[in-house]
Amino acid sequence: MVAYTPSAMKAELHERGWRMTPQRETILNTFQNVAKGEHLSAEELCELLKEEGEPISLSTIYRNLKLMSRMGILRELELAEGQKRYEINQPSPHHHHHLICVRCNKTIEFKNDSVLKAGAKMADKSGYHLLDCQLLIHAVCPTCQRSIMPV
Amino acid sequence: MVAYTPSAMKAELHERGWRMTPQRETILNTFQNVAKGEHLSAEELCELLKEEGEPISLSTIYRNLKLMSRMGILRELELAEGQKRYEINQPSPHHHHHLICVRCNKTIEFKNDSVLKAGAKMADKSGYHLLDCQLLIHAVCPTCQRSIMPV
DNA sequence: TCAATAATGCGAAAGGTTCTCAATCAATAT
DNA sequence: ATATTGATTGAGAACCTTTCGCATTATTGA
Repeated sequence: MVAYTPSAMKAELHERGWRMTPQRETILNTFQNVAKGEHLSAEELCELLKEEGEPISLSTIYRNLKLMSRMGILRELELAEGQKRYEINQPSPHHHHHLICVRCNKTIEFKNDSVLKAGAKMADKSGYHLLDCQLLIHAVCPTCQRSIMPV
Repeated sequence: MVAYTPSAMKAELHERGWRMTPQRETILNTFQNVAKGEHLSAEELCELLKEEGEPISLSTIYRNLKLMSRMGILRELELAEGQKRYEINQPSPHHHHHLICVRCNKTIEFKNDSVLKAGAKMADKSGYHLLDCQLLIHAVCPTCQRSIMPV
């Protein structure tokens, strides 16, 4: 889990016979410049890039979100229902986890280095190459506990 | 996170003005009897129940998987791509986490009480009512590290 | 036993994601 | 610098899991 530069990404792509493209660099830069704690869906990223005058097709966005997640550059999050969201995968001091209300989707981010270390240790012990480690807590927030709502 | 009996589930449903049904009891029993570490998708559960001569419609299965997850009876897992899987939500000694290879989806289950405690503490501190706490590790397994494969 | 209304089952619809394929472009060899 | 190879892109169709609408059925409380 390292912070990627375009050239580091390029080098790693080349190791596998793949190519760096302007679209990939744009996506990388966008995630690095987006406000901390903001997660984008494929659709939202597509809209954002269109607004900024560097449109990329939705197909390409989907392909590269998956590629970059599997390279460990992005984290794939399943926070709200129905769509995946992505954020840059930052190293330890900025690494965080998510506490999510299953009713209203209110999400709290929190840090916990010992959890990260436990995950890294587990991956290492099993010979796995770590890409991402996230503690996912599903819960009911104080507001939703008080309201009588469907489920 | 407690182990539910049909009558405990019924009591909790009644608290909110809802009802126990034969379908809900069947689903609860099925998850409690399925081999440990086995996660079922909605489709698989539907097939399994059909084979066992107690068919339940797919709509009802979807509705109740969501309901039971939000009650904390089931855990909703996003292990492989494309579909959610469910398992019974067991208390501490049996509670476990998942280490997943992003390429071949090979999954290792492991226990870590301190991670569970850290999650429970975080939920409590924020006033959230804990339903599920899962450490999700995305990684590349030893076999896939050696193979030159797409992503 | 009856009334109220939650839950089911069926099929249709939705919505996110993947696929297909021709055109384009990055990287390498010439 | 140019040509060549094949990875990547873009557009839209297709796919597939999940949700929705609604008539019917069944649970609960009186």
